[in-house]
Amino acid sequence: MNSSKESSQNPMSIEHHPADSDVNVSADGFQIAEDLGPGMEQGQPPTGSLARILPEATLARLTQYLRALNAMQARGAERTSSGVLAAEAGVNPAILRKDLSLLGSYGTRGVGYVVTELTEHISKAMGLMQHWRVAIIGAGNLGRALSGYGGFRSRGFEIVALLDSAPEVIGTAVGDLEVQDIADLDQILEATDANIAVLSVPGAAAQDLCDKLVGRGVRSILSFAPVVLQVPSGVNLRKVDLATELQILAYHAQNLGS
Amino acid sequence: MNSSKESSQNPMSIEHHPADSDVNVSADGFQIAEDLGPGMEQGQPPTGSLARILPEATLARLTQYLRALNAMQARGAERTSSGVLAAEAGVNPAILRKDLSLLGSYGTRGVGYVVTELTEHISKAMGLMQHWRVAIIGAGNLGRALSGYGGFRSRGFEIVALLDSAPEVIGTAVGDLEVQDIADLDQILEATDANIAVLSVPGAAAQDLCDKLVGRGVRSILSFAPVVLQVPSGVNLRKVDLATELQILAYHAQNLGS
DNA sequence: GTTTGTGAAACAGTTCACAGCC
DNA sequence: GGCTGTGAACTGTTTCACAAAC
Repeated sequence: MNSSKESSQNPMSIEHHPADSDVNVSADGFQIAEDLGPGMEQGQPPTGSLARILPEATLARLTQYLRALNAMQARGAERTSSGVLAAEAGVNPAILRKDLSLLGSYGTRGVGYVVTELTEHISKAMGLMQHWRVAIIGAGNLGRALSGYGGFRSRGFEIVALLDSAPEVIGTAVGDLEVQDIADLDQILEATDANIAVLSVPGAAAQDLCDKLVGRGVRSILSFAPVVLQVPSGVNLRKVDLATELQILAYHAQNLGS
Repeated sequence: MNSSKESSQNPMSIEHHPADSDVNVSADGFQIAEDLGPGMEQGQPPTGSLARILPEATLARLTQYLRALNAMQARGAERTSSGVLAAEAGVNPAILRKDLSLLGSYGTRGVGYVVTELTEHISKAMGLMQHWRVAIIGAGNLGRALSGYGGFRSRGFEIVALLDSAPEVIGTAVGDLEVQDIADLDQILEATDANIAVLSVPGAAAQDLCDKLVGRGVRSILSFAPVVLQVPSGVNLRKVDLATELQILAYHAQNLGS
């Protein structure tokens, strides 16, 4: 049991890539450009700075813990335990403790965790204490929806620009942003100092724009384009593909559901 | 590599209430309702029917292979090899061969794979040869965008209904669909015989709607609501949460990027 | 008594490397 | 010679179970 109460966020929508040609298949999956570089050794010296390397699986769960903690805070809970938090996040208590122990020892044996403290430690570990400036490339349905997505703003992610190449879209207002010309990418990135880019453009245009972004110094990109993008070492790329999700669901439906 | 993930809310912000904007929220990450049920044994008898159990990670990659194969077919390639296909899909050739070998032996040593054949085998294994009827619950920005997403239609997924509860939205046209009243869920599900539901509603309404859907026999649900949903055994649930993706990106940006 | 933090065990997924076949 | 299919090694992840701390 548990409930979920939580606040809601804003709407957003998905876009559709007219794409050029294809039929499209899609896929998703996710992947981090894990290239530390061809020649770099991958063992991180223990000395690192403060940043500890967190397993990918742990990162995904940490975001869930944050959400659950938020819900708890919203309903006034001050403390929680691995059992309660795990149930709310839908995971096993042991893995939750192991995940948290990777961040440090912030719990009290026999008692549990203080909600606010834990929230802060996780946020800090995940880099959410800083302000991220996001540029959305592509003002199609998805781009527009994302730009109005409250969940981003309320979380340290500020949408600083919304770009497109279509003349009929440039200059139009979307929420409190005005769609700007992608031809001015350079100046816009410089003026806004965006450090994350969201690519919501047709697959055919994605690689080219991705290259431009990387060339302008953007090192973190979240792509919705249904294509595999090549990025050089040191650039973080994540992909989200809706069609993939439906396909995987179809597989399970075929096998276990009916 | 996946388990479940999902997103959280903002660490530092307090929550506000859902405004009126209807539907949706988002976030991504994904998860399979791995609940085979508290009391069910999870080991699938090897006898299964035709369906072989494919690892979750393999499923995610298969969708990528399908996409790459599609692109190849579009440009006229008749044959391919694990090396080429893997490069195009962005994976290691060995894992690609291992993935494909789980479906059967459809390649020819010294030669490679026939594009059309491989496409068909993968599609069949993933359940994409049948026609899926999808009902979208929540006609907010996300719901509307999804209903127009060409990638679904072109792949065996037909959107058969778009529902909402807001009076001002019911009856309006979205593409070639008309938004219907969620109060008529029963009749609509029966009339359309939808076998997959997409939940693009606010988090607060998600669990309730999810229960209703399950009660009406829907066994496969793709949720965009930023909450952990509880579903009974035998129901497939996948979650997509955008905020999660940005948060994970922020972590990597903080550590390796800049 | 309760709950954390964590080694050790179990499990899962990926890469290597090569035998077998074309 | 080239490429698939796959056992074996490896790497990563989850679960178990319990000692330490309150």
